[in-house]
Amino acid sequence: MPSQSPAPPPIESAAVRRGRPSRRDKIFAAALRLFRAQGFHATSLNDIGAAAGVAGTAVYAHFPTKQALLAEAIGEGAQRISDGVRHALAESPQTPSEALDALVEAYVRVVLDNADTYACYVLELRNLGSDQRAPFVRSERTLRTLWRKRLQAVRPELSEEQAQLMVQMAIFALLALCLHRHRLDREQLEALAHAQVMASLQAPLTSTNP
Amino acid sequence: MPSQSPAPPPIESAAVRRGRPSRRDKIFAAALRLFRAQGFHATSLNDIGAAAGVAGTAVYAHFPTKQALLAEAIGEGAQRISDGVRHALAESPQTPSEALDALVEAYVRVVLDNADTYACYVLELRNLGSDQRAPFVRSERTLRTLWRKRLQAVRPELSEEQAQLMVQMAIFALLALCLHRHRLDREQLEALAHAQVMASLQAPLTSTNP
DNA sequence: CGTATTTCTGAGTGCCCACTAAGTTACTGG
DNA sequence: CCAGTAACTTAGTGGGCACTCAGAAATACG
Repeated sequence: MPSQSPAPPPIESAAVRRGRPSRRDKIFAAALRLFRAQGFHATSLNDIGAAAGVAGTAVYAHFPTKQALLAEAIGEGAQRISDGVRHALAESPQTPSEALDALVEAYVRVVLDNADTYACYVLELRNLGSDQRAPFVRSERTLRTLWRKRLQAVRPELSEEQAQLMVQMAIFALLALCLHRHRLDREQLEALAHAQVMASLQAPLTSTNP
Repeated sequence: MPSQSPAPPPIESAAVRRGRPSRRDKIFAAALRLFRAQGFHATSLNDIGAAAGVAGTAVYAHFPTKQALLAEAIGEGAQRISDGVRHALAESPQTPSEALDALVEAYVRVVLDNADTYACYVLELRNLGSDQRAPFVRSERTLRTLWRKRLQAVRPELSEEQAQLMVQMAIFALLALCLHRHRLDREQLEALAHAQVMASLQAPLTSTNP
């Protein structure tokens, strides 16, 4: 095990020659698709290479390790979600309810635009070493806290634990869109997901609440 | 009790001696917990043995292969869900809305009672060979169809695809309860999950519907 | 107490994997 | 057209894995 933690970006820049859509992208896309479909450990480098039209070892011309592939995939997912949400935050809405709605709308759009990436981000994070995992875990917690704050602004009666759990359930509901095949067009999908998440977050807690 | 269709029970009966809570149960429980926490491929037989207090190879005195361990875990999950749902179906309710409510209530209770088992049932199914996977996939589809029928009985305006997707989202929302830690007591948990799932299934589809 | 059976152990065995090394092809710039 | 370099290939290498085997404990039973 090489364990190069404090090393500079190892290859990276050399592969991005003249802005051509290099084979690196093809390998990355193939890996992402396979990680989502089979899981990280069930996907070998030969699988990835074959799906990208090269030998398995050709991957090492672009990525130092298999984990680095996953790390980059997850990093891209985290980045896109962060960007999408930040964009939704920029246009400050009037009411708390509108703020929550804008957040959900942005989130749904990002998730649907990056289904494979998002599925890896949620399900395969545990396959990174704890050192590589840490920043993503932190950003994920930040994001969940943001959801929770906006939810509690709309519904002050919710305890922190209740709100937290409702957010997690909503986020996992969106995961279903990334894993299974469906025959709805994008417009319907977006509307349905948005409506269902909003409804779930507005669910009345009729029974025992302290 | 497991559902190996053409093969005779391989070991099984020898281990269940005099009704003692054998070490087999300890191994099975350890495996289930580790599969849920780390995933199937990231869990070695030595991990399982160590967690059960024996050497890794001792597992083979009770289970023929590692996959058989997973298959039994998934089979048990499928069985419990099936039982719970069938029980909810037995007491035929009056209105479609009550029928859906009873289904959700039963499902939530089973999921919370078998968190590890359910998480494996949903997430690790793909790690079985396609021959072993088939019956579970079929029973899962049957179950989802049941959900969908009851949902469509309450909301006839939904297309089959829409209802199917809403059910999948609801099922995945419940998965969140199995994977993350939470500090709510069982009563609150059950109420919150039930309320949120019901609300999500009743979400109005305001925008574009054909 | 002795024997048969079951359970467990520790030392293998072979396979598959991530990863390396060395040589070959493809491409670039001068 | 010819370096020089990046990309790719084939052939390894070491390690970890599921799984086997022979025998040692442990247990059941007469």
